[in-house]
Amino acid sequence: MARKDENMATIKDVAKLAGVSPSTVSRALSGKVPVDKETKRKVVEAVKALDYRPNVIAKALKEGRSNTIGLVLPNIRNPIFPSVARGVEDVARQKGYTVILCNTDEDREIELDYIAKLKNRWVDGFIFATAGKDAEHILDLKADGIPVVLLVRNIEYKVDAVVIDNFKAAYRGTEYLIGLGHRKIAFINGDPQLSLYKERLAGYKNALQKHHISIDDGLIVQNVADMEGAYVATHSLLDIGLIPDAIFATSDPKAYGVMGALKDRGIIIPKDIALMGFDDLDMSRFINPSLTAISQPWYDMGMTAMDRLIQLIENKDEKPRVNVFDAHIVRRESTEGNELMEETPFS
Amino acid sequence: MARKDENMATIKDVAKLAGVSPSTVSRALSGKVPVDKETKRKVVEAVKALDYRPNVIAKALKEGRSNTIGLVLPNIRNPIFPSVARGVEDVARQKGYTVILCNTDEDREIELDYIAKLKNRWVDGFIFATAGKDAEHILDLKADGIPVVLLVRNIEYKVDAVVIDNFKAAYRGTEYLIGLGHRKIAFINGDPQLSLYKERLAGYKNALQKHHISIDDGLIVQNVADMEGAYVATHSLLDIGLIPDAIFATSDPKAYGVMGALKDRGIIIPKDIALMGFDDLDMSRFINPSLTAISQPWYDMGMTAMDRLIQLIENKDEKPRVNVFDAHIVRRESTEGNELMEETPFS
DNA sequence: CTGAAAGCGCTTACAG
DNA sequence: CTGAAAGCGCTTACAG
Repeated sequence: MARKDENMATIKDVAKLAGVSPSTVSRALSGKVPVDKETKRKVVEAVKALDYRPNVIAKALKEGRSNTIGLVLPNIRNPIFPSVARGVEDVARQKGYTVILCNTDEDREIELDYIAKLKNRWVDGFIFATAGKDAEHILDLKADGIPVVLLVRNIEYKVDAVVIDNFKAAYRGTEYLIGLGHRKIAFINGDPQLSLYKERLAGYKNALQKHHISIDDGLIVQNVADMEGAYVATHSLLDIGLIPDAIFATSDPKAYGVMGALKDRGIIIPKDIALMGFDDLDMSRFINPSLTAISQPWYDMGMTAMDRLIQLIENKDEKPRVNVFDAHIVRRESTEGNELMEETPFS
Repeated sequence: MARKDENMATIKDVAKLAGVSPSTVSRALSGKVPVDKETKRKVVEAVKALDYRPNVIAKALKEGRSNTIGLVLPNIRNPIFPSVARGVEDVARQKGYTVILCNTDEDREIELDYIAKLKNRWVDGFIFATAGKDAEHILDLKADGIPVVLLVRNIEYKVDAVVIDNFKAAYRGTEYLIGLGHRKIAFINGDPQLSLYKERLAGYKNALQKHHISIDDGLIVQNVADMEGAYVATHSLLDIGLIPDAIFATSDPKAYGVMGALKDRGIIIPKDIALMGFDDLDMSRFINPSLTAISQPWYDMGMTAMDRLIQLIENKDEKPRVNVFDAHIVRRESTEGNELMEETPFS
């Protein structure tokens, strides 16, 4: 109760000072109901004098909604998620929503904890960037009538989603490497249970087949989680004597891990092995060599997901819709070499 | 009201099913008051049958606290902040708190918006990683009796804080570069209004003076915000013919931007110019050349800040305390070269 | 246009 | 150990 004693004015205090009833204060402030001009003036004045701010907790309890949404992310340390979060946040703030950001570390228990808590506090809806496998809990939420939008990762059920076509993106990336003359293309994949990695792997394989290149399972490394994992995986690959002429990593951080391992061995990118990432993080253009990568419009995807969630919150009976964004290849030195460096030596 | 109709059981429903009063349900669930064993069993059973979950909004309104804290970050895209946030979150979750993450983009208006909103919803306290200048609004919060802890960035007033000694860290970093034989050391600094950058600059200057190296203001670039800014700043520096023999960037992202610019010009790190960062992000060990940097224990600092905030929430009369963590130098190729590469060429 | 009353879903003195 | 009542700070039919 401590807080209350400390100069937190309530609607009653305002009413008293303005000489009207609490109901009138509420109405004057809501703007949704006609209120006498002079009455309103007095209320506004009292609000100022007392620095009154409506208690949003009480409002939420009464109204059954909180203007707050939950954004559930699998790993806030992967820089794509902060970018996505910014898109979500910017739209949210502009529309009067607050975002509770939940980082699950890919841990199912943590995710369920957050859901239990937020569902109880009447978050008005959820955005999940953690779907892709075992998504029963998400379907349950939706069945309970809680608005849900999936972001980045999709599931094959009927839930709103904002994604890219991962099959097509990986297909094109692989085809691009083939076009550069590469034939032994290693593929550093993520958790194959996540549909997004399933799709990327399928795109990779399909491109090889299309170009009559046989698929070498030894060149496909599954279940690599991050930079660190890719570093280890690349060393393992080279240890057993598998030397690809190109490596396609399914995220930029994984590509950085690959770079670290290749550097350890004095392997030059792209002269000895070409490297391609997936994400196009900000720093990928600055590193040496700069990294070729599939680029996804993270920020826009975040904005779109939030826009969509607001639609669902305000009009629950919308039909599910999957919004597919376009990904494209950003070509840089890690696949094409750096003429610049050869042409303008430092003097 | 929609949500309420949809199978959200209330404490009344549980009471009815268990054949007791709502008060008893509340007490049985709280565990803080003795309740008959058999009564408790019936309540627990009813809770299960109805999948009852207490409405935390109602609880918060009644109790005047929400078990929620606000974590205000200046820029979620700088990877140090996700690391810090993880530390905060992990402690919070373990202690039963929820974290509302607020990203301000260094924008004062956004920050004030968040504070107004969260203060009203009775966030139990705040952690700010945005202090360092114009911190009146933070002092106001504290004056209102709301627990506040500062993180990473400090102000010179009497507020709890978790930081490193920036003067000492920059001093040591500079001294390390001097020890390698460098004399023309450029310093890429952040916003000089932030005390943290003031301190780092002072540390740099102090180290030069100590070693009888004159300070060249042309080598000090102020107000560089990020990777992009450092890229531009480095090009400018070289354009006007100032060629340092080492560059000390006050963040790793800034160091990446410097790397990008040096690469453009064919300048080799560290042969032509040595480079040192500040942060030691995960990827700094994998890039080429790997980056020497000041390392700060981000995660631990986040944990400590949250621990401290909980103390303040639960016992408001604590005296302010500033917790200073230790930073150290991680030496890598960008200052010391890569013997490994020369010794084990790819074959 | 405005006031008095009821109620959102809890918790906790107050009695027993 | 347990129930009935009051109250947290709002909003909104219900009257006027």
